[in-house]
Amino acid sequence: MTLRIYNTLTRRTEDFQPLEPGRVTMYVCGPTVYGGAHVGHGMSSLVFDIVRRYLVYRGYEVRYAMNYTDVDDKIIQRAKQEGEPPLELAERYIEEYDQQLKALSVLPATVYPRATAEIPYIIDMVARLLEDDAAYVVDGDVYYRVEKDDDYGKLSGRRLEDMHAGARIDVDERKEHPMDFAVWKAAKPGEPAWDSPWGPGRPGWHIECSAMVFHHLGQQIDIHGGGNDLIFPHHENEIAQSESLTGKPFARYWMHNGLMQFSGEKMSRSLGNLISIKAFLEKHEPDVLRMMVLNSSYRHPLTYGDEIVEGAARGLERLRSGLRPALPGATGAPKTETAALAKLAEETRTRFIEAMDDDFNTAAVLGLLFELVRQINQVREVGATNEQMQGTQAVLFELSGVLGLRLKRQEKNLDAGLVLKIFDELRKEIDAEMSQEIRWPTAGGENGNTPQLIDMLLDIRDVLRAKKLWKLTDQIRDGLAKLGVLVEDSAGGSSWRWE
RNA sequence: GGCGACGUGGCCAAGUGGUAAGGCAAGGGUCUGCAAAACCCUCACCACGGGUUCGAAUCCCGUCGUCGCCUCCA
Repeated sequence: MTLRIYNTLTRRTEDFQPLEPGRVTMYVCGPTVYGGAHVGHGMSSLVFDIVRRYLVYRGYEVRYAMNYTDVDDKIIQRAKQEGEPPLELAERYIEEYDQQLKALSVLPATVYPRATAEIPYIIDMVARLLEDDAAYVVDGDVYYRVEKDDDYGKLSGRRLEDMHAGARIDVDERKEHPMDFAVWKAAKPGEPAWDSPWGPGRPGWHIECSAMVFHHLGQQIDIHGGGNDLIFPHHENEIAQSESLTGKPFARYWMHNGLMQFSGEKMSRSLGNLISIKAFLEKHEPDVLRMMVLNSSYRHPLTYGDEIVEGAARGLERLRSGLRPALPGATGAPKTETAALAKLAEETRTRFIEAMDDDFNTAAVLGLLFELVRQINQVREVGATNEQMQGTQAVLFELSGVLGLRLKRQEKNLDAGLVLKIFDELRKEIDAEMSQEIRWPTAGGENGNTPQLIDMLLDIRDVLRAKKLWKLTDQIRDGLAKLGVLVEDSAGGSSWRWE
């Protein structure tokens, strides 16, 4: 079986074959850091995180670079407004994005190059483009000459003539062709600038990516990714300038994710219709966004909305239900049931790989995992023990992990004092006689251990339940619910989990 | 105007020639003091109109609609 990837360059799904067997080089365009990131950026990072994780799962050694564009017009403009040095502003947002990626459990890239750290390489490339006559200098700017490139437009499927006709922007008369793009921009007074043979300036947007790829990954890479809004002109231009220099195909597989839609159009900072990652994470746990991404296909647009977020959150909860322990008092499920379960687990692993190999069909994969969850829960219902379920649960956990889902609920740091308050309230309501039957927390004993205190509270609750003292029973459950602890009763006893 | 993607049940969505996975929501049931969870059951003539085929959500043509790119953008 081979992994198959849809390649924007050929518009076909192709067998994946890296340049070097067993090793993959992968470059993804990261954000321009002139402001906070929104969930669309998160989506893109998640898509390629999933790709990367799966490649690793399939045994590849992956060298992964994600860049930060830390100098450009928007950063300069924003910095001026805020009265902050542009590079400091960029640095601030890079740190913020790093944090957010970590929160979203995006694995760290092998390298995080940034434009400003690549200036010597960029200058060298511009110089070589000029030598080759592939670029020309005008007033300190350097432009790439698109007409010199006979296959310009091959990625986006455009012809220069067509674009000429539809050019919407004012044409810069100094350029030989309207589509010529800057590889070096002369600095205006007060702008960040680096010395170059053409005068002080900074890199054009596209050249930095080529330089970073060459420098960190090599002249040819296996996978180049980004949002599909980057196909033209950004990636087209990267190809043009890179291949002019090397004469070799720049990237073998071009992968583009669909864009996040919000309020009927794409979410973007320039349109201002965005949900920031920060705002999202204040309301939802990180894996909810990952679930949204997994439930759709990465190449298609993903619409952001309350109902969809809610659905993703519930789905995540459902996956977790498969990992729950045996019911209290479980005595074992019939062999036929557990044998069928073990068989399904193995089939699921096989089908998981088939689906992921098919251009990362994560939505189909989720379907497989939900099916597995249902079967696990089924055997649990008929009394399976932890031993009987653990093999299958391990498969569920493993495959979810390949998708980057953690499933294990995060332990909360709940102040033990808040739990002790519930004990205090109970004491007031329970008479001396009954109090004898109850084990109360002792000072210096369990006091600091919140989970242990909750367990004790449930023990007390069991005593109360046996006596059918529902008011007190519910008081405990409600009290814990307010602290984010969910109590669930079943025939064999009660259990609790973090909400 | 040019290039491209898409239109599957209330919502998300898989499926690209053999009579529709899965999740959420909804309704019914089991369990249960109540609640929650879990389990079981129910819920689609695949935008529309033609065509090809023994057979189409899946291929072809047309219509309508939505979105992206052509300007900075994940």
